[in-house]
Amino acid sequence: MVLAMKVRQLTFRLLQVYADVVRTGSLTATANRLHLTQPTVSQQLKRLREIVGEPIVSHEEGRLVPTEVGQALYQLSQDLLSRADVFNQYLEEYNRGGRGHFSIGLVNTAQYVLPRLLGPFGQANPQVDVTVEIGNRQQMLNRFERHEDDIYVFSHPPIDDDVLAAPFLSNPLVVVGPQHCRWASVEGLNMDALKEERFLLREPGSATRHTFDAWLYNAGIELRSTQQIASNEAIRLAVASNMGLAVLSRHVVADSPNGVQELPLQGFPLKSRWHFVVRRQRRLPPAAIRFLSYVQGSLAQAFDEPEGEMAVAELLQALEAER
Amino acid sequence: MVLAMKVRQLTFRLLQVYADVVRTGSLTATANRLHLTQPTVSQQLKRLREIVGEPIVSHEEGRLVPTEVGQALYQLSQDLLSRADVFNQYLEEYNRGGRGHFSIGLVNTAQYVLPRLLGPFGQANPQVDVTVEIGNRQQMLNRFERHEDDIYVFSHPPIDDDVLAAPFLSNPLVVVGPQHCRWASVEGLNMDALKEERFLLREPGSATRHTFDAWLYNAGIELRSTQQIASNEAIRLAVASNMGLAVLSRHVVADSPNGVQELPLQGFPLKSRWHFVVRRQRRLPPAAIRFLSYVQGSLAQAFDEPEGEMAVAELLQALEAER
DNA sequence: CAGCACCATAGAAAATCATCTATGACTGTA
DNA sequence: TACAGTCATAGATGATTTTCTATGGTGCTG
Repeated sequence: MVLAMKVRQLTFRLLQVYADVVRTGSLTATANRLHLTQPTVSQQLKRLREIVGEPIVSHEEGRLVPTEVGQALYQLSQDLLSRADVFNQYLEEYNRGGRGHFSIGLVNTAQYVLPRLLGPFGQANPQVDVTVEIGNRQQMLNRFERHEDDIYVFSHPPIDDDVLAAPFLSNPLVVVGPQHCRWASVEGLNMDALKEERFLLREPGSATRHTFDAWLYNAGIELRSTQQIASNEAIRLAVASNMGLAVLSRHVVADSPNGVQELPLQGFPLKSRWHFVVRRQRRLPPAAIRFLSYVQGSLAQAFDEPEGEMAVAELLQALEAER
Repeated sequence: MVLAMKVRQLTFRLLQVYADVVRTGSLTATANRLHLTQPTVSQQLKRLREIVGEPIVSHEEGRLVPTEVGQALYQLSQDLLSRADVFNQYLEEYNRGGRGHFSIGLVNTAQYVLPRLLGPFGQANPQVDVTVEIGNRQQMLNRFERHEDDIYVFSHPPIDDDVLAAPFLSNPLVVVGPQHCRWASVEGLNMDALKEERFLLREPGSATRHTFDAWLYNAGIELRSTQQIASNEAIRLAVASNMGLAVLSRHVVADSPNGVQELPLQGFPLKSRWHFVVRRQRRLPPAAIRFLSYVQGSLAQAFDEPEGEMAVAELLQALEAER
């Protein structure tokens, strides 16, 4: 005995037809139901019998009844078809974006804001699994170069034809000092006055540092004393402990300004905006699309940034067009 | 969105190939393993992707890695293939006769003997499900006409070109009387002496009755007093209760002769034999074949009937040839 | 940068499939 | 027995599949 059944030739179509024949007990009925002719069904059945290598139905009093093997085959058919169907449902849900996975790469500072979008999105889409990568600007650029994530958030998107960027949220950089800082109440405070202060700065790879550096350069100012700390949070604590002043995203201090306050420095806040950044060429997982759509529909309400909605809508359109 | 996946076109072959690709992570490797060329595999994969409607693999550092959808598809493949495999194993077992069902129709008297074959067979083949039908000769003939069972046991098989019959066991008919019957010790006892006795007879449809009637007819004897009882067991009890004599298969009284004894009537026992009867044209379930094979191998030992083995062997050969 | 290992695509031929129409065979009922 | 309903078979046809060879692109690796 070789192989009992020629599995390789087995088609789901055949199983579908067979299952219906068993259910109706009639070739003609199945033919009608499936919009085929009776001989077609007859032939399909014959072929299935050949594949199985055994008779699968027999005529009993004008009805087609599955043989013993036929019964087992019917069960198999039901089983396989329903499993295929489950997969199908998964696929549909996946395509709808309600299920699946995507990854988003955040520049450090953005982690103070994105949870406010990712959180509700995750609530609404519990089957979606989001990987959040966090790093400073340089690290994110590296990941971006290697196409490691689906979406990135930068305040200064890399420039490339392949890049689509949607500025969705303003990211004002402010100068902060300790709670009872003497500068807090100075009118018309300017940088010259602060030149002697020690500034706690993020590392050079970070966007905040980069923006501040650029501003200093333009203003022709050189700081006397600086200290480098690679974490917004650590910087905030250090400021609160009177170790110096710092330039931080207002979002970093907005939620819980314990121990620090924004200083009314002229020219500040420095304006910058976060962008959603994706590659044109990359086909985003439907879940990522769904996230962006979600964001697009909630920015105005959540952050009062209607222009952000516009930008994200444009990005989505561009992605759509890219397909 | 129409249908997520074109299920109808899905083939097990495609799933087999795909599963192997995922396992090896290489088209070339799969091509070799499945004795195909690399472009073939490549194309199959492409087709599968079209059926699913989503990319299913992606290149990662020189390896083919399933995408998220691909992973789900791989699981599906494994699942479906292994289920098909289980069915395959069932099929093989079914073909081997170690699993499945058959029905056997027994003439009443044979029920005293067949358990001695069916019992051990059932022990050895617990997955085989046997339906035993029992009736008198006429009832069994009706079933036989309607092709209702796979195997029959008759002492006088119906004659037909379509019929294959193997005499497998002698069925001696003996005259029995009550335990302390006065005829028991009579030398050279003959029928004339018993003419005045009442005879308890099976109903006309039965084979035992038929055989005895024929013998009486040949011997030119007419019985004075008879009573008809449609059950061997009831007849035996009646005989034990001194209600008369009877002709029964020796097998009926052999096991537990409580209350009755065989009478040494000249010309007795009448010789007859049970036959396995099958129709040439009917394809027996493998389990039925296996039963006959089993019988063929155990008659000599169980009943000391080596000729029966021969006859059954011939029947099996004839069936084989019929295919 | 030449070579190698791998994958994708094109092109082609043979096999198989999915269907249809037409027709024959069987079965049970009027 | 004739009719109606149901299934099987034959023959035909276009679509799809399977599979090959040849060839081109890409990305490591020495």
